[in-house]
Amino acid sequence: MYRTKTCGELRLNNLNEVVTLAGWVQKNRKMGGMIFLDLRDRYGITQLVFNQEVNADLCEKVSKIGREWVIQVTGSVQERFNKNKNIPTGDIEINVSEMNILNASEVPPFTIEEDTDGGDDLRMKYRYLDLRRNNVRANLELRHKMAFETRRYLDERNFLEVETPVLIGSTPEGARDFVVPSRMNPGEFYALPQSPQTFKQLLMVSGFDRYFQIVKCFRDEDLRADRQPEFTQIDCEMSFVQQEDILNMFEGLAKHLFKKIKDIEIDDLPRMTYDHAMKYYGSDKPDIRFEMKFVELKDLTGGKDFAVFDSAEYVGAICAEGCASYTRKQLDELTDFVKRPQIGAKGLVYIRYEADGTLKSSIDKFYSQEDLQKWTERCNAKSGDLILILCGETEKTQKQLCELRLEMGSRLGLRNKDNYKCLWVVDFPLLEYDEELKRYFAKHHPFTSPKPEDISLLDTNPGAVRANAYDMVINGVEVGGGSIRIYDSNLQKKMFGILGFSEEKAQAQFGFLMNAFKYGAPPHGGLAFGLDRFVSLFAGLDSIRDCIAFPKNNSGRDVMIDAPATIEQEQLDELNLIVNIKE
RNA sequence: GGUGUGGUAGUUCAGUUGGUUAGAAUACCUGCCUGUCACGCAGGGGGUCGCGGGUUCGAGUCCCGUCCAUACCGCCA
Repeated sequence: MYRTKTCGELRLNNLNEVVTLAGWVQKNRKMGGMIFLDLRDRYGITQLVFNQEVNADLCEKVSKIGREWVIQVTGSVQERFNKNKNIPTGDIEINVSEMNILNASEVPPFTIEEDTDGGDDLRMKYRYLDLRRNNVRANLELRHKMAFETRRYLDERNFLEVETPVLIGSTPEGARDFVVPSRMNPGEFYALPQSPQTFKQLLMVSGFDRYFQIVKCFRDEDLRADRQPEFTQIDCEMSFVQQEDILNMFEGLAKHLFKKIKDIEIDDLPRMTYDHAMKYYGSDKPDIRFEMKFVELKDLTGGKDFAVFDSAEYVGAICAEGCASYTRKQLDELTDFVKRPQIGAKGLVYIRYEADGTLKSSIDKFYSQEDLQKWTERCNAKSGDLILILCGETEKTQKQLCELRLEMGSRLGLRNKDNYKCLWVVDFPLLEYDEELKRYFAKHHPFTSPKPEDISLLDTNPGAVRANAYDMVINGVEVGGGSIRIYDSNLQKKMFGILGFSEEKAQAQFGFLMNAFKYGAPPHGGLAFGLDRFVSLFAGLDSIRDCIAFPKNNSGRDVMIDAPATIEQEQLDELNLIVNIKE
């Protein structure tokens, strides 16, 4: 047996026990005739003590040991002279009588500490060392617990975890597919699933009733802090349900996770329509930890010769409480913020509601105090507040105002990571019109069902049709989403038609699904949570990379194993592939 | 594909108006130290200033190109 105890469990009540520990050397403190050595494993750190007077040979051996060597020690548990209140094992130490060096270690390229001196780059290259650090390991432990509690919750409710294939066929809709050449079928390719969507629907046709799977999904798109090319979904589907049943079931899962993992009781999730979210927050994933809702001012701004507002389709404001004291410099910063190309506003208009009740704005030339008074009333502003106004084309401006709102929320400290506010956004539009390609695309996916009362609009005004689709949003992060599916093969056929699929193409791509629907498909629906996002939200992380054991970098590379990489000509030949890199 | 930021010691960073031998902290090595726990003290080694080109008497510093990293936009049903 390599060890009888871990490095995290010994306490005063173990006094005088003879124990064997194994682990990594965190630090070696030589005090002349004494050596203190911190031994680390997954569970904690235990101090080892060696005394020259007791065993000089051992001390000689220990003095040569460096950071991250793997050793095994046997000794007795003793109470410390000087206790360390910072660690759980700080009351005791091991008086070592025997030591084995199990493996030496080179000096690691960065320190294995919570506040490491290593940058992201280096830590990713040596991820196996990075994972030794407490905080990174804690993130993976959290991930495990969340996956485990998810399985427990769903299992208790009769959900079956069923594995679906990873080598499937490519589909043109949605994100770009990762493809895998088939050796046995020259010139043909598998695709990796962007989600197990069609398979889980087929499982419903098969009568599985309640399915889930914690499953890797793949999308070949550019990465972000919250987007990896391979990511994990908690994928779920249920039969004989309506939207409310699904919302309640998975609201329950969210509550279960908050309670079990963070011991937080969260309120019932409010439901907000997509239209409402866009109108008041400019986003389909509003951060409702703070109000600062949009106020439309267009009808109050006209006829005063201010061409910028007069020519704008939309004039919208937010009211930042207590910010009337913002300096010129701060206002300039905000103006620069909204004018950044990523946001793209032309400018920013402000009104300060001064302490004496007067209104000071950047457009005093055009508007009287009475005019501005009407605006501030509509904004529910009080003295000391600052009103920020953007204008332009409606959708664009709402998006810009959304960014400004989030920025102000951050500046005002209203986006505390430990404050969780969840909601459902419902009634998404079914379709989105692509101006360039002059056709409709499914906003969610092509299997999403329209709201029954909107079905008649499919022929007359497809863009106005609302879907039985919903997203769960926590603190402005879309953690999950789903829909009630189409289960009628004729309606599905019609949907493909609207999406511009020819009969043949629909048959070729999704014939199996439409055929299946002919054999008694139950009404069904489901959703999928992004596990990575959920975990990073719980851990308060800015990037999902920190809760993934071996993530890809910004260019989709694994810098540790150096993938992707070229392959041997032999391999290419076997796969009937010719590489043709364009200039 | 685009925009911003960054690339200097093992590591994290500083480096002024272009000017002497490129610094600090930490890590590492050596010695001292019997109660440390961010141990302490003394000493030491360690640099292709991402790469290529240009301007200049002189470039870490200025210019052009390029590569890499990163955040965001496009993209992500």
